[in-house]
Amino acid sequence: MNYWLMKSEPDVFGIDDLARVGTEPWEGVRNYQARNMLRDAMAVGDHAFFYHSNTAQPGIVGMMRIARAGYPDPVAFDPEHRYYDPKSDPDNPRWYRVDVAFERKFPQVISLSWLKQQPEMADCPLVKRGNRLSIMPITSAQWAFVLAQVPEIKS
DNA sequence: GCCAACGTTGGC
DNA sequence: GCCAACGTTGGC
Repeated sequence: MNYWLMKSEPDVFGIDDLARVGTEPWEGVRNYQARNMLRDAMAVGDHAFFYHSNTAQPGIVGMMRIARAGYPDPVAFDPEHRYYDPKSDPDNPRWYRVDVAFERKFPQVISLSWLKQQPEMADCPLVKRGNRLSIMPITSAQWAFVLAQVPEIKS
């Protein structure tokens, strides 16, 4: 069982959108490091934090589950699509996505500014300067530490 | 293979 | 809106 953190801009697709639809393809990732995790490492049943980026209060807003392991991202093949990439084709797909399923929205945002102050999170790429990775692994210790901040799940 | 230019990410 | 940091592109 692995743990992940996945970023999305709430203006584009936020935790409330995921709560509404239930399950959603996590598409449009166009970074090789993140692609490798989508394609090779993420497994059905893994858990992931949903992170809101590029917003007034960036931070972790909930959690989800990987509902389908990595498969080629079809929007890369669609010339009309925003995430079209002519260098990706069905015979040799360059980009991958997974499907994620909503699990819960946290009662409050676990903010980036707070996370940055926690020694337990010091090794997480999220809090490192200049980090732009949109998908990253979370250790089981970090996962438990963050979840311990959510009152409803304590006990 | 180097590296400058460029585009993007994402916090602030 | 600004801009630092970073990844990618393409000329050489």
